[in-house]
Amino acid sequence: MPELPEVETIRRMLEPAVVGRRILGLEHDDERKYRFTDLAVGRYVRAIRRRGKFLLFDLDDLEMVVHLGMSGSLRLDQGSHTRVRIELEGQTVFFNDPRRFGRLAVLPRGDYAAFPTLARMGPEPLSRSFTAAGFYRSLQRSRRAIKTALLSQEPVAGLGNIYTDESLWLARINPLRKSSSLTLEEARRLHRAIRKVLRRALELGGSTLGDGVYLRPSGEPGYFQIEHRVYGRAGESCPRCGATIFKTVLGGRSTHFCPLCQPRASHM
DNA sequence: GCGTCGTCCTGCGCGC
DNA sequence: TGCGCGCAGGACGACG
Repeated sequence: MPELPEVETIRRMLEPAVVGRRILGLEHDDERKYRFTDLAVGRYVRAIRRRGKFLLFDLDDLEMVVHLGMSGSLRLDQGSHTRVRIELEGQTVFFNDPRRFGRLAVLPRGDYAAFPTLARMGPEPLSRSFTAAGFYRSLQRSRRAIKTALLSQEPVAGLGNIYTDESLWLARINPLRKSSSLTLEEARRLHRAIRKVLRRALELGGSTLGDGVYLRPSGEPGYFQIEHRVYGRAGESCPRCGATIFKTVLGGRSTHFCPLCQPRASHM
């Protein structure tokens, strides 16, 4: 499932191939999921940005917003399960999405009413605007479980199920703890952990799971899954303390943690 | 206003 | 071997 490192890897590949080219046509197979696509035709791609897990194509006064869902990718070769085909001058971009959770819409720039998560999104985790103090204040405002709060994209952008589990493990914080119960020291630890995990994942080109759905634009898999410490490792030993990694369901998401070094009690 | 839960969708793995 | 079921999950909208 593409999270920040996977989406950023795709953005970096697309940028030199697409920026400066004019869109000649845009075909797709579902009006409900891919909206106002005709508006993009004839416009130039001025830049490709990323906010959290969203890709934003600048088309002068318009913006093409793409969310890859859990199985989507943008590629320069066709691959399988193509849902949208973007024809540019001298280049074609394929939006492949086996499970059809992805979305694409062409909108006036900055008008994110159709994407409330994007409108409310917190700071980019690898930018200077993501500070430990601001993160702590944001966590204080919510009584949800810390994992649920992180998945909302409000305290910080770009985390999905894999990197929340990995970051919480690294920071030794139980995913079921109430967001507002974290101390300033714990928020600092989590802030550091999120940045460390995402930087490393980005270096390795993201995570490619057994389903092989996500591949780097080069066709290679990412390699961060080799360094997953808890995600997908229920029943195995915690690499830090040796206790058995536990799996539960939180907010409908599989959630992996070490019950010994990520205890419910906050005194750690 | 906040939090929770159901829905969308399809490929894959497992059990019989 | 082949079938059918259950699981995976990000974001949105409905509901309490």
